[in-house]
Amino acid sequence: MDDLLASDHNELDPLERQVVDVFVDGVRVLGLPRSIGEIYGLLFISRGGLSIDDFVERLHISKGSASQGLRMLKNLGAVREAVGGAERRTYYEPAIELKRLAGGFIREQVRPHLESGKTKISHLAEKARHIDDPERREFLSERVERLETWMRSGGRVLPVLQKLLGQ
Amino acid sequence: MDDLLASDHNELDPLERQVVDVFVDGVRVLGLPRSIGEIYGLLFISRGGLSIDDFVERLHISKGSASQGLRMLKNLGAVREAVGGAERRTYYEPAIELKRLAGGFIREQVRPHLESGKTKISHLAEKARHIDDPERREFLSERVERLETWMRSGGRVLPVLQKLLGQ
DNA sequence: CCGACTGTTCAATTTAGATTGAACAAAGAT
DNA sequence: ATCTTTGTTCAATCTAAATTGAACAGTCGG
Repeated sequence: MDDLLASDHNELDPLERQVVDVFVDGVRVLGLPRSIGEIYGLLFISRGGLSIDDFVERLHISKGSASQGLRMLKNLGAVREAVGGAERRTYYEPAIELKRLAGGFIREQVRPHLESGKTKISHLAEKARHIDDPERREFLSERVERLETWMRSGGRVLPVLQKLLGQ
Repeated sequence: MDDLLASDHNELDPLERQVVDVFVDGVRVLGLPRSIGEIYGLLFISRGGLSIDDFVERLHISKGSASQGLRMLKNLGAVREAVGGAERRTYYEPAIELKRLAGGFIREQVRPHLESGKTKISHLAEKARHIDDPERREFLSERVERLETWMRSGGRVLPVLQKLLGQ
Protein backbone atom coordinates (compact mmCIF):
# COMPACT_ATOMS: atom_id res chain seq x y z
CA MET A 1 0.00 0.00 0.00
CA ASP A 2 2.71 2.43 1.01
CA ASP A 3 6.49 2.14 0.49
CA LEU A 4 6.41 1.92 -3.24
CA LEU A 5 9.81 1.07 -4.66
CA ALA A 6 10.91 -0.80 -1.51
CA SER A 7 14.69 -1.06 -1.72
CA ASP A 8 15.97 -4.58 -1.36
CA HIS A 9 18.84 -4.61 1.11
CA ASN A 10 16.99 -6.28 3.95
CA GLU A 11 19.97 -8.41 4.91
CA LEU A 12 19.91 -10.06 8.32
CA ASP A 13 22.14 -8.21 10.73
CA PRO A 14 24.82 -10.32 12.47
CA LEU A 15 22.81 -10.86 15.63
CA GLU A 16 19.76 -11.95 13.68
CA ARG A 17 21.92 -14.27 11.61
CA GLN A 18 23.31 -15.87 14.75
CA VAL A 19 19.90 -16.45 16.26
CA VAL A 20 18.69 -17.98 13.02
CA ASP A 21 21.72 -20.26 13.03
CA VAL A 22 20.91 -21.45 16.53
CA PHE A 23 17.51 -22.54 15.26
CA VAL A 24 18.95 -24.08 12.13
CA ASP A 25 21.16 -26.22 14.36
CA GLY A 26 18.25 -26.94 16.66
CA VAL A 27 15.90 -28.24 14.01
CA ARG A 28 18.63 -30.36 12.44
CA VAL A 29 18.92 -32.24 15.71
CA LEU A 30 15.18 -32.83 15.49
CA GLY A 31 15.48 -34.06 11.92
CA LEU A 32 13.64 -31.14 10.38
CA PRO A 33 14.81 -29.27 7.27
CA ARG A 34 17.02 -26.22 7.57
CA SER A 35 14.43 -23.89 6.08
CA ILE A 36 12.14 -24.63 9.01
CA GLY A 37 14.81 -23.43 11.38
CA GLU A 38 15.48 -20.33 9.34
CA ILE A 39 11.86 -19.35 9.09
CA TYR A 40 11.04 -19.96 12.72
CA GLY A 41 14.30 -18.35 13.83
CA LEU A 42 13.63 -15.18 11.89
CA LEU A 43 10.12 -14.99 13.30
CA PHE A 44 11.46 -15.54 16.78
CA ILE A 45 13.66 -12.42 16.72
CA SER A 46 11.27 -10.20 14.77
CA ARG A 47 8.75 -7.90 16.36
CA GLY A 48 5.33 -8.08 14.81
CA GLY A 49 4.34 -10.54 12.12
CA LEU A 50 6.15 -11.37 8.91
CA SER A 51 4.69 -12.18 5.51
CA ILE A 52 5.86 -14.82 3.09
CA ASP A 53 7.74 -12.26 1.06
CA ASP A 54 9.65 -11.16 4.14
CA PHE A 55 11.05 -14.68 4.45
CA VAL A 56 11.82 -14.86 0.76
CA GLU A 57 13.68 -11.56 0.75
CA ARG A 58 15.51 -11.73 4.05
CA LEU A 59 16.44 -15.42 4.04
CA HIS A 60 16.96 -15.76 0.29
CA ILE A 61 14.76 -18.79 0.05
CA SER A 62 12.19 -19.48 -2.63
CA LYS A 63 8.53 -18.74 -2.24
CA GLY A 64 7.84 -22.45 -2.48
CA SER A 65 10.16 -23.20 0.40
CA ALA A 66 8.64 -20.48 2.52
CA SER A 67 5.12 -21.66 1.77
CA GLN A 68 5.88 -25.28 2.58
CA GLY A 69 7.91 -24.37 5.63
CA LEU A 70 5.14 -22.22 7.02
CA ARG A 71 2.64 -24.99 6.45
CA MET A 72 4.76 -27.43 8.42
CA LEU A 73 5.29 -24.90 11.18
CA LYS A 74 1.55 -24.30 11.36
CA ASN A 75 0.98 -28.05 11.63
CA LEU A 76 3.53 -28.20 14.42
CA GLY A 77 1.68 -25.40 16.19
CA ALA A 78 4.88 -23.35 16.11
CA VAL A 79 3.42 -20.55 14.02
CA ARG A 80 0.00 -18.95 13.74
CA GLU A 81 -1.51 -16.53 11.29
CA ALA A 82 -1.91 -13.09 12.77
CA VAL A 83 -5.51 -12.21 13.43
CA GLY A 84 -7.39 -8.99 12.84
CA GLY A 85 -5.30 -7.67 9.99
CA ALA A 86 -7.56 -5.87 7.58
CA GLU A 87 -4.86 -6.59 5.04
CA ARG A 88 -5.15 -9.15 2.30
CA ARG A 89 -1.66 -10.42 2.88
CA THR A 90 -1.35 -12.83 5.80
CA TYR A 91 1.18 -12.30 8.53
CA TYR A 92 2.69 -14.97 10.72
CA GLU A 93 3.62 -14.95 14.39
CA PRO A 94 5.68 -17.46 16.34
CA ALA A 95 4.46 -19.51 19.25
CA ILE A 96 7.14 -19.03 21.85
CA GLU A 97 6.02 -21.28 24.70
CA LEU A 98 8.34 -24.27 24.87
CA LYS A 99 5.45 -26.41 26.06
CA ARG A 100 3.49 -25.74 22.91
CA LEU A 101 6.48 -26.31 20.65
CA ALA A 102 7.39 -29.57 22.32
CA GLY A 103 3.76 -30.66 22.30
CA GLY A 104 3.44 -30.06 18.59
CA PHE A 105 6.63 -31.90 17.81
CA ILE A 106 5.62 -34.86 19.91
CA ARG A 107 2.15 -34.96 18.40
CA GLU A 108 3.26 -34.61 14.79
CA GLN A 109 6.63 -36.30 14.65
CA VAL A 110 7.02 -38.65 17.57
CA ARG A 111 3.64 -40.20 18.29
CA PRO A 112 2.94 -41.33 14.72
CA HIS A 113 6.21 -43.25 14.61
CA LEU A 114 5.60 -44.67 18.05
CA GLU A 115 2.14 -45.85 17.05
CA SER A 116 3.21 -47.41 13.78
CA GLY A 117 6.10 -49.03 15.59
CA LYS A 118 3.75 -50.56 18.14
CA THR A 119 1.59 -51.98 15.37
CA LYS A 120 4.48 -53.50 13.49
CA ILE A 121 5.83 -55.02 16.66
CA SER A 122 2.58 -56.62 17.66
CA HIS A 123 2.49 -58.25 14.23
CA LEU A 124 6.00 -59.48 14.89
CA ALA A 125 4.95 -60.91 18.23
CA GLU A 126 2.21 -62.87 16.52
CA LYS A 127 4.59 -64.22 13.90
CA ALA A 128 7.17 -65.16 16.50
CA ARG A 129 4.58 -67.19 18.38
CA HIS A 130 4.21 -69.53 15.38
CA ILE A 131 7.84 -70.42 14.87
CA ASP A 132 8.42 -74.17 14.95
CA ASP A 133 11.85 -74.52 16.46
CA PRO A 134 11.23 -74.01 20.20
CA GLU A 135 14.64 -72.51 20.97
CA ARG A 136 14.40 -69.98 18.23
CA ARG A 137 10.79 -69.21 19.13
CA GLU A 138 11.69 -68.57 22.73
CA PHE A 139 14.60 -66.34 21.85
CA LEU A 140 12.73 -64.27 19.29
CA SER A 141 9.67 -63.94 21.51
CA GLU A 142 11.82 -62.65 24.32
CA ARG A 143 13.41 -60.07 22.06
CA VAL A 144 10.11 -58.94 20.58
CA GLU A 145 8.69 -58.67 24.05
CA ARG A 146 11.57 -56.42 24.96
CA LEU A 147 10.71 -54.24 22.00
CA GLU A 148 7.17 -53.99 23.29
CA THR A 149 8.48 -52.92 26.67
CA TRP A 150 10.55 -50.22 25.02
CA MET A 151 7.54 -48.88 23.20
CA ARG A 152 5.52 -48.77 26.40
CA SER A 153 8.35 -46.90 28.11
CA GLY A 154 8.39 -44.43 25.26
CA GLY A 155 4.67 -43.90 25.53
CA ARG A 156 4.88 -43.30 29.26
CA VAL A 157 7.74 -40.84 28.93
CA LEU A 158 6.12 -38.43 26.51
CA PRO A 159 3.48 -36.96 28.84
CA VAL A 160 6.08 -36.50 31.55
CA LEU A 161 8.30 -34.72 29.06
CA GLN A 162 5.51 -32.38 28.09
CA LYS A 163 4.70 -31.64 31.70
CA LEU A 164 8.33 -30.91 32.55
CA LEU A 165 8.73 -28.57 29.60
CA GLY A 166 5.71 -26.50 30.65
CA GLN A 167 8.10 -24.72 33.07
CA MET B 1 38.58 -72.63 10.51
CA ASP B 2 35.79 -75.03 9.59
CA ASP B 3 33.04 -74.58 6.98
CA LEU B 4 35.33 -74.11 4.05
CA LEU B 5 33.38 -73.09 0.98
CA ALA B 6 30.62 -71.42 2.99
CA SER B 7 27.68 -71.05 0.61
CA ASP B 8 26.40 -67.54 0.34
CA HIS B 9 22.63 -67.59 0.69
CA ASN B 10 22.46 -66.13 4.17
CA GLU B 11 19.46 -63.98 3.30
CA LEU B 12 17.49 -62.52 6.17
CA ASP B 13 14.30 -64.45 6.72
CA PRO B 14 11.08 -62.40 6.67
CA LEU B 15 10.83 -62.03 10.41
CA GLU B 16 14.43 -60.88 10.70
CA ARG B 17 13.85 -58.44 7.85
CA GLN B 18 10.86 -56.97 9.65
CA VAL B 19 12.72 -56.52 12.90
CA VAL B 20 15.57 -54.85 11.06
CA ASP B 21 13.08 -52.54 9.40
CA VAL B 22 11.66 -51.52 12.75
CA PHE B 23 15.12 -50.42 13.78
CA VAL B 24 15.77 -48.71 10.46
CA ASP B 25 12.65 -46.65 11.09
CA GLY B 26 13.64 -46.08 14.68
CA VAL B 27 17.06 -44.68 13.96
CA ARG B 28 15.74 -42.45 11.20
CA VAL B 29 13.55 -40.73 13.77
CA LEU B 30 16.70 -40.19 15.81
CA GLY B 31 18.51 -38.78 12.80
CA LEU B 32 20.97 -41.65 12.51
CA PRO B 33 21.90 -43.36 9.21
CA ARG B 34 19.97 -46.38 8.02
CA SER B 35 22.99 -48.68 8.23
CA ILE B 36 23.13 -48.09 11.98
CA GLY B 37 19.58 -49.37 12.28
CA GLU B 38 20.29 -52.37 10.08
CA ILE B 39 23.39 -53.39 11.98
CA TYR B 40 21.91 -52.96 15.40
CA GLY B 41 18.65 -54.56 14.33
CA LEU B 42 20.39 -57.66 13.00
CA LEU B 43 22.41 -57.96 16.19
CA PHE B 44 19.27 -57.56 18.24
CA ILE B 45 17.57 -60.63 16.75
CA SER B 46 20.69 -62.79 16.49
CA ARG B 47 21.83 -65.21 19.15
CA GLY B 48 25.50 -64.98 19.92
CA GLY B 49 27.84 -62.45 18.41
CA LEU B 50 28.26 -61.42 14.80
CA SER B 51 31.41 -60.46 12.97
CA ILE B 52 31.84 -57.68 10.44
CA ASP B 53 31.57 -60.12 7.56
CA ASP B 54 28.22 -61.34 8.89
CA PHE B 55 26.83 -57.83 8.48
CA VAL B 56 28.40 -57.45 5.05
CA GLU B 57 26.96 -60.73 3.79
CA ARG B 58 23.55 -60.70 5.39
CA LEU B 59 22.72 -57.00 5.00
CA HIS B 60 24.51 -56.47 1.69
CA ILE B 61 26.38 -53.47 2.93
CA SER B 62 30.01 -52.67 2.30
CA LYS B 63 32.75 -53.47 4.74
CA GLY B 64 33.37 -49.76 5.13
CA SER B 65 29.79 -49.14 6.11
CA ALA B 66 29.84 -51.97 8.60
CA SER B 67 33.09 -50.80 10.13
CA GLN B 68 31.95 -47.21 10.50
CA GLY B 69 28.52 -48.25 11.72
CA LEU B 70 29.97 -50.49 14.38
CA ARG B 71 32.29 -47.75 15.52
CA MET B 72 29.39 -45.37 15.98
CA LEU B 73 27.37 -48.03 17.77
CA LYS B 74 30.30 -48.68 20.08
CA ASN B 75 30.55 -44.96 20.82
CA LEU B 76 26.84 -44.92 21.59
CA GLY B 77 27.35 -47.83 23.96
CA ALA B 78 24.83 -49.83 21.92
CA VAL B 79 27.29 -52.54 20.97
CA ARG B 80 30.26 -54.16 22.68
CA GLU B 81 32.98 -56.48 21.48
CA ALA B 82 32.49 -59.99 22.75
CA VAL B 83 35.04 -60.94 25.34
CA GLY B 84 36.98 -64.15 25.84
CA GLY B 85 36.95 -65.35 22.25
CA ALA B 86 40.26 -67.07 21.55
CA GLU B 87 39.53 -66.18 17.92
CA ARG B 88 41.34 -63.48 16.03
CA ARG B 89 38.15 -62.19 14.51
CA THR B 90 36.13 -59.90 16.78
CA TYR B 91 32.48 -60.54 17.47
CA TYR B 92 29.92 -57.96 18.48
CA GLU B 93 27.01 -58.16 20.90
CA PRO B 94 24.16 -55.70 21.37
CA ALA B 95 23.42 -53.81 24.54
CA ILE B 96 19.72 -54.38 25.05
CA GLU B 97 18.91 -52.27 28.09
CA LEU B 98 16.88 -49.25 27.01
CA LYS B 99 18.48 -47.23 29.78
CA ARG B 100 21.93 -47.77 28.35
CA LEU B 101 20.84 -47.06 24.79
CA ALA B 102 19.07 -43.86 25.76
CA GLY B 103 22.00 -42.84 27.93
CA GLY B 104 24.45 -43.26 25.09
CA PHE B 105 22.29 -41.35 22.66
CA ILE B 106 21.84 -38.50 25.09
CA ARG B 107 25.53 -38.38 25.93
CA GLU B 108 26.75 -38.54 22.34
CA GLN B 109 24.08 -36.81 20.32
CA VAL B 110 22.00 -34.59 22.56
CA ARG B 111 24.31 -33.14 25.20
CA PRO B 112 26.96 -31.85 22.78
CA HIS B 113 24.34 -29.87 20.85
CA LEU B 114 22.79 -28.61 24.04
CA GLU B 115 26.16 -27.45 25.33
CA SER B 116 27.20 -25.73 22.13
CA GLY B 117 23.76 -24.14 21.98
CA LYS B 118 24.15 -22.78 25.49
CA THR B 119 27.50 -21.28 24.58
CA LYS B 120 26.26 -19.61 21.43
CA ILE B 121 23.27 -18.22 23.28
CA SER B 122 25.31 -16.72 26.08
CA HIS B 123 27.36 -14.93 23.43
CA LEU B 124 24.12 -13.69 21.95
CA ALA B 125 22.98 -12.43 25.34
CA GLU B 126 26.19 -10.44 25.67
CA LYS B 127 25.77 -8.93 22.22
CA ALA B 128 22.14 -8.07 22.84
CA ARG B 129 23.12 -6.15 25.98
CA HIS B 130 25.14 -3.70 23.89
CA ILE B 131 22.50 -2.73 21.37
CA ASP B 132 21.94 1.03 21.27
CA ASP B 133 18.26 1.37 20.49
CA PRO B 134 16.57 0.67 23.86
CA GLU B 135 13.38 -0.79 22.41
CA ARG B 136 15.23 -3.21 20.21
CA ARG B 137 17.64 -4.09 23.00
CA GLU B 138 14.79 -4.86 25.36
CA PHE B 139 12.98 -7.02 22.84
CA LEU B 140 16.04 -9.00 21.78
CA SER B 141 17.21 -9.48 25.34
CA GLU B 142 13.84 -10.85 26.29
CA ARG B 143 13.91 -13.31 23.42
CA VAL B 144 17.46 -14.42 24.10
CA GLU B 145 16.57 -14.87 27.73
CA ARG B 146 13.74 -17.10 26.68
CA LEU B 147 16.20 -19.17 24.69
CA GLU B 148 18.33 -19.53 27.80
CA THR B 149 15.29 -20.72 29.72
CA TRP B 150 14.61 -23.33 27.03
CA MET B 151 18.15 -24.63 27.26
CA ARG B 152 17.89 -24.91 31.04
CA SER B 153 14.63 -26.82 30.68
CA GLY B 154 16.32 -29.14 28.24
CA GLY B 155 19.17 -29.74 30.61
CA ARG B 156 16.79 -30.51 33.48
CA VAL B 157 14.73 -32.91 31.41
CA LEU B 158 17.51 -35.24 30.32
CA PRO B 159 18.27 -36.85 33.68
CA VAL B 160 14.59 -37.40 34.30
CA LEU B 161 14.29 -39.02 30.91
CA GLN B 162 17.15 -41.36 31.65
CA LYS B 163 15.68 -42.27 35.00
CA LEU B 164 12.26 -42.99 33.51
CA LEU B 165 13.71 -45.17 30.79
CA GLY B 166 15.54 -47.33 33.32
CA GLN B 167 12.24 -49.23 33.74
C1' DC C 1 -14.80 -8.93 -16.67
C1' DC C 2 -9.91 -8.09 -16.52
C1' DG C 3 -5.54 -7.45 -14.43
C1' DA C 4 -2.74 -7.40 -10.29
C1' DC C 5 -1.70 -9.58 -6.10
C1' DT C 6 -1.04 -13.49 -2.93
C1' DG C 7 -0.18 -17.96 -1.96
C1' DT C 8 0.10 -23.19 -3.35
C1' DT C 9 1.66 -27.13 -5.94
C1' DC C 10 4.80 -30.27 -7.87
C1' DA C 11 8.24 -31.87 -11.42
C1' DA C 12 12.96 -30.81 -11.95
C1' DT C 13 17.17 -29.69 -9.78
C1' DT C 14 20.40 -29.30 -6.15
C1' DT C 15 22.62 -30.62 -2.00
C1' DA C 16 23.92 -32.89 2.25
C1' DG C 17 25.37 -36.74 3.91
C1' DA C 18 25.37 -41.87 3.59
C1' DT C 19 27.57 -45.59 1.22
C1' DT C 20 31.02 -47.72 -1.44
C1' DG C 21 35.36 -49.96 -2.47
C1' DA C 22 40.15 -49.83 -3.26
C1' DA C 23 44.26 -48.81 -0.81
C1' DC C 24 46.23 -49.26 3.47
C1' DA C 25 47.80 -50.81 8.27
C1' DA C 26 48.23 -54.25 11.77
C1' DA C 27 48.83 -58.71 13.40
C1' DG C 28 48.97 -63.74 12.92
C1' DA C 29 50.12 -67.88 10.64
C1' DT C 30 53.40 -70.65 8.00
C1' DA D 1 60.32 -62.96 5.60
C1' DT D 2 56.11 -63.60 3.16
C1' DC D 3 51.43 -64.45 2.77
C1' DT D 4 46.83 -64.27 4.78
C1' DT D 5 43.38 -62.60 7.46
C1' DT D 6 40.97 -58.83 9.64
C1' DG D 7 39.63 -54.36 10.05
C1' DT D 8 40.10 -49.09 9.01
C1' DT D 9 40.29 -44.97 6.18
C1' DC D 10 38.79 -41.67 2.99
C1' DA D 11 38.09 -39.81 -1.79
C1' DA D 12 34.67 -40.81 -5.09
C1' DT D 13 29.99 -42.00 -5.90
C1' DC D 14 25.30 -42.43 -5.05
C1' DT D 15 20.82 -41.34 -3.03
C1' DA D 16 17.19 -39.47 -0.35
C1' DA D 17 15.36 -35.42 0.77
C1' DA D 18 15.29 -30.37 0.55
C1' DT D 19 14.87 -26.58 -2.44
C1' DT D 20 13.65 -24.20 -6.50
C1' DG D 21 10.73 -21.84 -9.74
C1' DA D 22 7.35 -21.79 -13.18
C1' DA D 23 2.60 -22.87 -13.75
C1' DC D 24 -1.53 -22.66 -11.43
C1' DA D 25 -5.69 -21.32 -8.42
C1' DG D 26 -8.04 -18.10 -5.76
C1' DT D 27 -9.40 -13.39 -4.64
C1' DC D 28 -9.71 -8.67 -4.40
C1' DG D 29 -10.02 -3.98 -6.69
C1' DG D 30 -11.39 -1.26 -10.23
